[in-house]
Amino acid sequence: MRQKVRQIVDATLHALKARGDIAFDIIPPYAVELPKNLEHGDWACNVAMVMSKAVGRKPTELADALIANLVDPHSVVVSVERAGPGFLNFRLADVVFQRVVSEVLAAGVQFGRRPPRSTGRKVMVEFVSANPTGPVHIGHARGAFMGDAIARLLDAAGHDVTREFYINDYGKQVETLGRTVHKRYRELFGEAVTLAEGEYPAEYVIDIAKTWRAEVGDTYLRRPEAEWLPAAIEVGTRENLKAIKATLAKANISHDVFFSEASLHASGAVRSIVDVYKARGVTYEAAEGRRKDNKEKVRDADSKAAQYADRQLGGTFLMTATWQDEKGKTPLKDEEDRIILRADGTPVYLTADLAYHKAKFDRGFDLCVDVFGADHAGHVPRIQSGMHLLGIDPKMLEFVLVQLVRITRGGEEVKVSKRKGTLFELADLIDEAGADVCRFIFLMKTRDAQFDFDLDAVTRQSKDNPVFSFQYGHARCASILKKAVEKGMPFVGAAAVTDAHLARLVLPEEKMMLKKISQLPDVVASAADRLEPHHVLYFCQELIGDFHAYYTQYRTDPIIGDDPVKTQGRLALVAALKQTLQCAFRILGIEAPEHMEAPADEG
RNA sequence: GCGCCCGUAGCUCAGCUGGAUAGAGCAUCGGCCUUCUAAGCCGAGGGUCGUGGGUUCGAGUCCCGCCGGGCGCGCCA
Repeated sequence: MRQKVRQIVDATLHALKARGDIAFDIIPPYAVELPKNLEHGDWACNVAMVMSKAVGRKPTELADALIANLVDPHSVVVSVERAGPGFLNFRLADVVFQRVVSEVLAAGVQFGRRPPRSTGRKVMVEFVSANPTGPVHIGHARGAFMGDAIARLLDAAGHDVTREFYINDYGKQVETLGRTVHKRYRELFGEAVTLAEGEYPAEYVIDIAKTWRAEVGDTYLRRPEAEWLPAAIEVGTRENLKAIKATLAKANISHDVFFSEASLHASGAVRSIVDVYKARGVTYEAAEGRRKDNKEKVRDADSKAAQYADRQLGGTFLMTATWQDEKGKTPLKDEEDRIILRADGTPVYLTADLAYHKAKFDRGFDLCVDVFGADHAGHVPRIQSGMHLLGIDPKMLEFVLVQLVRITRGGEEVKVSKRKGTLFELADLIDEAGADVCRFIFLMKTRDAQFDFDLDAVTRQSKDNPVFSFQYGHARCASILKKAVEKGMPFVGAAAVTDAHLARLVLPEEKMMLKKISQLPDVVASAADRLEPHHVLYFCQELIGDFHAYYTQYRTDPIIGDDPVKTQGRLALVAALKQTLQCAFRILGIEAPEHMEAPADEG
């Protein structure tokens, strides 16, 4: 529907240009939007204001010229008025609204989506990427749901999407896991053990040790560390990954690829990227990294940097901050060059991550989206710089940083600490609140907003739980269609709906819903573009609110009424709405229930 | 100290990349079930969009300064 208005505006502009009334090269982007105020018509357009400077005419004059010369061969427009500072307020013919029903029903589950893989763009979304040293906990939840929804959204927008999980199965942390597993393993054979600082005290490690014992018996009790450690790491990461995958499945989250960091070391990719950088002349050997602004490091004495200063022995640095382009400018955003090889020649985490991102682009992705928690924000400019230094267009790499979430229960913050073993697992949260509720709460917010996740409100299963009335909108559609069958007036179906049926959709509430329904493709496209799933959620919320109001207001003139033609028209609207919600829910990853039972009244 | 993010109704948050009278949910108060599920609807109250400047036809939205909160600033991953 919006497109029809656009076509008319574009055609009119070109007609005015052809007549020599105005001159322009290209039509700048302008908005065709739903006005909040019904008096402002069905659709409002700001093109006259946007273009007024370019064509050297006052907005109001340009608006008048457009109105006077409107190109509308199919009589889509009933009226158009100039209002305010130069808005064009369009009213469209009822039939344009009614046609939305047919369009939705014809599109079916594809409504709102572009054809699969139709954009020709290969996109990767990397998300969760929780360390395989423990289960997925509540701190991962937001990024997990966000990443999954972004992947669904990009898929709906017609891109070829790969969902990936990067496994940090290399380095000190998994080594610590291996040592903890081995200690717990020895403990199972009666040995008294004490965990060292930094080792993982939580129970799941004991479970892993039990699994290990069941598999290998006492094999690794008296072997040298060089033998038991790799085996302990293997079983530890494997079992943790198994648990991680089980939790994600519970959350309706899936990945296509689990990519191992260790494999990058094994294949030599980590070594080779250092050579690539050296060949490009963007590295140097030094005792410490150069800083962009030449200022001294000013940090708190108890900062980690100061704390670990004695371990910083120099090595090979990558010019993530101080690299200069041909013009002598330093366009990279990092504030300090980063080490990629320690003094002893071993690579650091960043080196592997750079190799990983290079590998992504080598695999042919046009866009890589990384979903990180805000606590990894410092990592972003290094990877960006590193890719820039490989000659990769920075636009091909996007970071979605989700802010941290404060979990509260009984008004108090729930502290989570892997070190202390006080984990709050995502699996437990889902058991307690339900996958859809969790997902909904996390997706309701923009990624930049910090927020408090109130466990009491969510687990109470009461009406302050937003997802229920939301899903009830879909269930109500389903229920009405079912009721129509029971009453002997079943919906004739998408193929049999006639213009005569749809012509009975003339109520302002019906037209409003149809207007909004017609917007789903736009909402999806724009949300995908911005990597912001919450727009789809708020779209649903508005539509559902309209529907509940419509339903209640016309209880005395019900959808299933005495007039069979009108009934069919309204059932078609309900079917189209149900289809719209189903499509939108799928993009969000929320279930669209056919039926919901009202809870028993309390008190 | 430096960098990034946030500050909008009592609470939790939207606000479609600068548009018309700033919205939703929850909470509070008052109404609506012999009808297609009341997990719903209608109505009311509730705002100096943290603050002070600037940019322009027009600012919650863009720029600068301040105030308040969060996160980060490791040769851990």
